[in-house]
Amino acid sequence: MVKNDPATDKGEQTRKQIFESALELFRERGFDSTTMQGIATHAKVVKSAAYYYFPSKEAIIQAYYETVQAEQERLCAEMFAETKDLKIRLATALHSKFDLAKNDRNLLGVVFRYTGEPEHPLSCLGRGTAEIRRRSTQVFRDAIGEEKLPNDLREFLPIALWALQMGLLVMFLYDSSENQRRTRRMADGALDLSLKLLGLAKLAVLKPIRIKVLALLREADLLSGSKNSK
Amino acid sequence: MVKNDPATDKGEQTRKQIFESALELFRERGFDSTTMQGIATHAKVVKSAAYYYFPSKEAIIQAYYETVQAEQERLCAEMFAETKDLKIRLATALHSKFDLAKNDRNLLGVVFRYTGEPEHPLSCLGRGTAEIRRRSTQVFRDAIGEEKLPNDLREFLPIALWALQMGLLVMFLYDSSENQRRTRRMADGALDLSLKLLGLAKLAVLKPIRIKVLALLREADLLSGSKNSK
DNA sequence: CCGTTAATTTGACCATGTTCAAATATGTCT
DNA sequence: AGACATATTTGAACATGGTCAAATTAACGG
Repeated sequence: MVKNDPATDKGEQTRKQIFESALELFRERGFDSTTMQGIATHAKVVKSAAYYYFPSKEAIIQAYYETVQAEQERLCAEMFAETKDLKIRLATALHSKFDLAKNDRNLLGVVFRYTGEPEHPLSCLGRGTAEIRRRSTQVFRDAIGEEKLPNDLREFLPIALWALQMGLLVMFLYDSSENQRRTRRMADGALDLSLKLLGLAKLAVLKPIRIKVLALLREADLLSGSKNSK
Repeated sequence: MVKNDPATDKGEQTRKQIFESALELFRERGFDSTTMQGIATHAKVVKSAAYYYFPSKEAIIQAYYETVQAEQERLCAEMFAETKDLKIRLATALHSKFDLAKNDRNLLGVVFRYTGEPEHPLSCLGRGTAEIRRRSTQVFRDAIGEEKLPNDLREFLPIALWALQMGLLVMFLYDSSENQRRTRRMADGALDLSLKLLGLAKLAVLKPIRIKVLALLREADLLSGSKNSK
């Protein structure tokens, strides 16, 4: 059995020691060059204790990603209370994750390791990560809030924004410009463009396209409410 | 030293044995449950011989992906000689890779393992895979051929189509519908839409957006010709 | 055919992620 | 307190990806 959530105080303590030792070493030497033995030693436990709390080395990164997610939720909730301006809210949602992770770009890459392996419990698109994905889209749903929107777009937008964020996150990892300026600008530009398009969405020429896009995504099971979803 | 291209006949033979044994076992038991020892034994060589020809287990998958790429180039060249119809040519380019890999979806996922790790030699977006990426976009460039197009779009399209294909490839891996019908339809739909948009691209209202998109991508270094590329 | 060089093959070895059954500590109920 | 259950800790082992220096084999110029 594995303890994501230890039952006792001492257990929680141990888990925290291991988690923090791991992060410290990952940051210092990188993910691959850090050994479980090293982590355990640094946390003053024995190697197999680490496996009592984390099913694998990658799972520690996953746990880290969840702390980032939680922080983002906190930050965004705070900011969303301050302004009703959609653009600002969306920009906050997009940028906050980058802000939180900007010093851990090497760690974050591991989150994508099993992207191409649907059955892997840590696949960032798989079953095992559905919950954190839900939380991630929820942030965008919250950002959109009560904004006046047709129903189909209200459903579509958070998922599209989540996808945008995932894409930008990859770009972020590869971005060698100082402070990831390029990714930041791309985020702003993409947002700007999306909002412009949203404004144009009711345009006559574009209406059939919008219908088509949504139908396509629905059939592809990328939006809920499809006949295929199960 | 590692031999991607053995110097002697016998070497080539050995490499082939190892490669084919590996594929056979991967297909039979999956990537992770297949051991290098098993591959070597099946190929009637010793384990370290496998490492003489392939730097890592994942590198065998990379080699497999290259054979798929080569096949796609052959197939497409053939089809491109048959018709000048842009839509058919692009559909061929998109679908051919799926056709070639449809029985190896579990293998193909490994190609994405280092997506989030820019420095890894097998990162599908990194330096080490630049050449195969170039070949992959070249197929789309060839598909577009002599089609009348503004210069900026001519530069942009192949890259966008390559990105579309990568995205669809991931979807393909997750697609549980029989024969990956959903991904196929998505490909057709996306293509249809892209061509419609291409037709609309000259529309007055959309012109500034098109300019903006291209400028954004150029700044992000996703298109060549940027001041940032080096 | 001989010697030299380069290509290939070999087996022994290592590092490390992961497993597991047993031991110990901790909490809980009576 | 004592007994029982549950949570945690432990150390010993394993499986496997990967390395390496040495041995063997092929290629080639003279």
